[in-house]
Amino acid sequence: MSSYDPHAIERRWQQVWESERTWEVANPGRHGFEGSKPKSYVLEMLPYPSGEPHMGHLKCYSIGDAIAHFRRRHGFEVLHPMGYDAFGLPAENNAIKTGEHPRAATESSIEVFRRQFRQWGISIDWSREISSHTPEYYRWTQWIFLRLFEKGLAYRAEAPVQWCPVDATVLANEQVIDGRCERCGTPVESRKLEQWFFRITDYADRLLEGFDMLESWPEHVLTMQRNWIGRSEGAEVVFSCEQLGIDFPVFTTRPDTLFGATFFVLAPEHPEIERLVAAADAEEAVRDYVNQAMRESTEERAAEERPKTGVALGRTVTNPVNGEQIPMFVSDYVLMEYGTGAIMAVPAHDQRDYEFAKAFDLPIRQVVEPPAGEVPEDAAYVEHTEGERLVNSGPFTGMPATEAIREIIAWLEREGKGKAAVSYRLRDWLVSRQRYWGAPIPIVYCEACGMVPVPDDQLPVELPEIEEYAPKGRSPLAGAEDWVATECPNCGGSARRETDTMDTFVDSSWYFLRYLDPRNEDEPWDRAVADHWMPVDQYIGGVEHAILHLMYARFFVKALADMGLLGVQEPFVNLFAQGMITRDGAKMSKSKGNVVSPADYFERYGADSARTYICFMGPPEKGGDWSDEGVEGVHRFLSRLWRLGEEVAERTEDRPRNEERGTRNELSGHARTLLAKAHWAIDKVTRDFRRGFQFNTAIAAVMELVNEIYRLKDGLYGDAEGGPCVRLATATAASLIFPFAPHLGAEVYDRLAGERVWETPWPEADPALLSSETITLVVQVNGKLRDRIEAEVDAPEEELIRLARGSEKVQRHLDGKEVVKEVVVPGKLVNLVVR
RNA sequence: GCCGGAGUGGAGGAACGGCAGACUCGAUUGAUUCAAAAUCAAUUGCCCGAAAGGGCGUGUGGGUUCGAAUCCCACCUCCGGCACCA
Repeated sequence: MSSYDPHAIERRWQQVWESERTWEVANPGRHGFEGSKPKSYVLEMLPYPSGEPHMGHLKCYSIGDAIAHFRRRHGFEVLHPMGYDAFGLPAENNAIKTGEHPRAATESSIEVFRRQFRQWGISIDWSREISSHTPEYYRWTQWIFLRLFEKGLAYRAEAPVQWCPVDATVLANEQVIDGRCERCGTPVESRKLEQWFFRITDYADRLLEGFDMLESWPEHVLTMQRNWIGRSEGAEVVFSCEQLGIDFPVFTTRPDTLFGATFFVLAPEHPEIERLVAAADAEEAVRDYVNQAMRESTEERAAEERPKTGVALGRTVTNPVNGEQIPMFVSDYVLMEYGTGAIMAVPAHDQRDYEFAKAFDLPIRQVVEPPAGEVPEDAAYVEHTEGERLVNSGPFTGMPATEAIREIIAWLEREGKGKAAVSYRLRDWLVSRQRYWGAPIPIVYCEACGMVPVPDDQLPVELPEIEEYAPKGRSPLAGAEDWVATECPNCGGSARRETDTMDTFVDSSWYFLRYLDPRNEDEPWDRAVADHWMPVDQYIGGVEHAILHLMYARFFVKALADMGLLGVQEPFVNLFAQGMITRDGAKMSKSKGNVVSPADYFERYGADSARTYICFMGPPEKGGDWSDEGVEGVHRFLSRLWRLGEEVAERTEDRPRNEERGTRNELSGHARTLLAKAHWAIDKVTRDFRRGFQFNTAIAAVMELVNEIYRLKDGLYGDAEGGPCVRLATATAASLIFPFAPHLGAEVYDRLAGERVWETPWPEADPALLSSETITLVVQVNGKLRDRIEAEVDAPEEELIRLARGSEKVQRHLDGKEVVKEVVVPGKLVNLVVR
């Protein structure tokens, strides 16, 4: 007997799909798509092409493909495209090391990805393939940049930025992990530079409100985004330094503690420090302190358990609520990036202020009293609970704290000394990079006209060819003199190009829109086409993008919608975040030497086995440890199904015909048992898909079905009604495994049913076969299982109790005791409570 | 510190108020084979027992319930995110 040959089978079906362009879908109103089917946009996060695909890619695309197949067979027109996020640092660092052009390295990697995706049999509409490094694509990235620029959402500003000394580039806040560069691990430094920003903070509230428009996002992703945005409500209160005539607004979430402010602290970067200490006694000491703070790395400054340091400025400000003069300090525990870079310090009710007050021997004045009157020793009282009342707070003394917050804000507003305010942790998105391998920022600087956007009809601003990729504190593009020197689009005078490129997150913030209309040369997408396909119905990707990519893409979509370019407010209504694949319990990495690549397994077992295994390992949203034995087990199962298909094709004559489907209920014995199992599996797999893609249990159900067929088949082959049942059950197993193992599913289904499984509707479970005439009645005594009894499905309660009491095993436990209660769960269980 | 998530056999996991351990791996045994691989069949939570059967079992302690892995409270451990954010 021949054996399961995945390579031959997979090649064969891949050729069919390739030559018939099975997975391509047309846009409405163009080439004959009538729009009769509802649409479904199934999208996996696009890969960053570096080297070859890894297990995380396999998992992501296996999950997405299963969903795409499931939806197609439910009558949806499924858009399932693929592309490459091709700009970025790894290709450029490789270029610096080897001299190989980043384009060459990237494109050869894309070739590997493309080939493997085909070998995996992922059902992709290849006619829509895109890559972010092509001028055809980044032309529109630049075009969107210009639209944001026009709306004031892209701006240039000098700002303290996080600088990676090794990569010699600026990093976004999001790319700094524990004070270190996300890519190379070097401690990040603070520098002041002119940089480009996107004004994402304008959208902070809408990014929060947008959560309500989503259907299904993992709770932890929403929480992470919410925390990242970090919205705090409170008040802005103005403290004045009358001596010098400077106003210092501060942000506080606790205006109820204003009477407890006993000193005032500025961040070392605060722009007014110079003026405050000029020619004063403290000048030297303050300058030393500020310089040292600036030199220290972000990591050092944020170190835990760091004692509070600072220097008195020798100046005071006035507390607006009580007119007190309170001393000013500079300290590095105040951050310039949050709030106003200045704080009112309330040591009695803020732990940091408390520590500072202790270190500098400053007064600590309690102004809020807990309901029980207990205040912690050696710490600030920071609770914020019901029943708190104000003390030592002038006219507000005795007022409940929650009410005091409102009243004090109202008072401040009346007096013109403050107002209700909201502050965010979120900062504007720093998008410029002093690197080569990215989309050039389409701006020129003209001596006469200043900053001038490149006109749309001159896009794309193509990336020039250069010799030296290594950044030296400025963009490598600055070395391309011929390219930098240009003409001002405005006045025709001499001008110089912006030499920074865009963060790659910009490229990936809109790619899902370009898939919709990838060959459009007049605009990034046709609005009507976008209206048809958007939003993405199901997005799939790793949790590592839970904050950055998803938030940036949401911001883009909202901004584009505001410009009238899109009709949706949220790009991804459903998100599935897959867990990470590990090996021997650890993240796979070259340095650990525990990397296994999908390609190794296709050699040995074929794509179907690897894909099915990765979906079977455990719930897909959780991580999983890759096990060679595990793949083998799944491979055994698929082989078993294939052999079954061969045997059934030979030993049964008929294809399951439609008329047989009407006769199921007259079936009896094993034939009915088998068919019932098939319908149980249909029901189970379908429910598991709907219940958050519980693929592990769905695949287990198909395994159970196959096991049942093996158990019963030999007794049914000779039988006039049994044979077709075996055939039908086996074809059903093939049909149900198809979303995970598409080649094998197609092969076995074709062999048994003579049809293309992807063209047949998803099977429906027959309710008549899901229920049976008898049930297994579980009998408990005092909640403990004592017996199982076969009973009629519709037996009345009294009958069930009679059966339960009649059981010999049950009797033994009732002996000499009194039954005080009988609990009956119809169709399931009887519990006898005895004493 | 704050915010999430999770603790179940030798392993991955299933069940998510009603039969704990589906399915898979691993292990053991048998059939087949000259032999091995592959395949097929059987056993496999722990303890007592020859068996029938019984007892104990879902991180720990308590609670709710006729009944709890599942719900509630407290605690322990692990994983992830954020963290001097005023």
